Amino acid sequence: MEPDIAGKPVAGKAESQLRKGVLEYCVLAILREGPRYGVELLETLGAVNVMVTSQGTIYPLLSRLRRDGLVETRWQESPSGPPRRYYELTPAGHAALKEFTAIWPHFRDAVDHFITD
Amino acid sequence: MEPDIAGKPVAGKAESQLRKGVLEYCVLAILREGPRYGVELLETLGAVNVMVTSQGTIYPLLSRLRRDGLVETRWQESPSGPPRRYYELTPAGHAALKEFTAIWPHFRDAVDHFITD
DNA sequence: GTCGGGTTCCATGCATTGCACAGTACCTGG
DNA sequence: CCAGGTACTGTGCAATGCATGGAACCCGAC
Repeated sequence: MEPDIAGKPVAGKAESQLRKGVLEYCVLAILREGPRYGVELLETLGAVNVMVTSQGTIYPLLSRLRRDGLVETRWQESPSGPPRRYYELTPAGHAALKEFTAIWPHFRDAVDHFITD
Repeated sequence: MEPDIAGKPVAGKAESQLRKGVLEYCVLAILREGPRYGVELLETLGAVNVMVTSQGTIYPLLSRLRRDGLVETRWQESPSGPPRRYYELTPAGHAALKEFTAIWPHFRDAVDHFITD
């Protein structure tokens, strides 16, 4: 019903495509600092404008991470509302994040090189 | 048959996903400097390691750009081999590239912010 | 002449992924 | 008891990188 965490139109085609393959690692990076649950991740991501996304994106993504063994979860009661599923990095998750942080600078510089010529 | 422009395995999953939504604009950026044909674009992209790709990627991509009116093409004879289709930016192509170069820095900084915390 | 190889182009099909949409379940306040 | 907010889940679609296969053209070797 209500569109999104902030009612924002989530921007255009380019931004949407840019998020592909990066959102996953941003989530892993956030989890590096400790366990988080779904809506909490949405808020942390949404604090940076270009990363605003929706539940329809984050929950399937988290399911994939769990299926691939990059995170594991545990349920915990909430002080107000339904229980929360907390996500936590596995060793495989740490490894995947490390691999990404290694190639990201190369990728970033490559794009800069092409568009700022 | 022969694997690719450099015989490289084209790298892992993360790199492949990173290219999504960026390759298109890198091509537009290259075309900003003048008309190019398919194989020439492959070579220019391949000069930067993380952007190595294949004909199976570049030609469908160029077809989409043409379908969407971001580039237009003209045939020109080759000194050796079949004729070449040269791709050139349209005003719409210039506009799309401009839009991308405007949001890219925000996106880049956002990713840096998350992974280098 | 013709045969093989290099160059250049094109189209089809698949896996991944962001996203819209719809649904379920729990809690609190009136 | 019910309305609204919180939190989680699943299905289906569109966009995109990529593998695969194929067609057309030119040139040099024989």
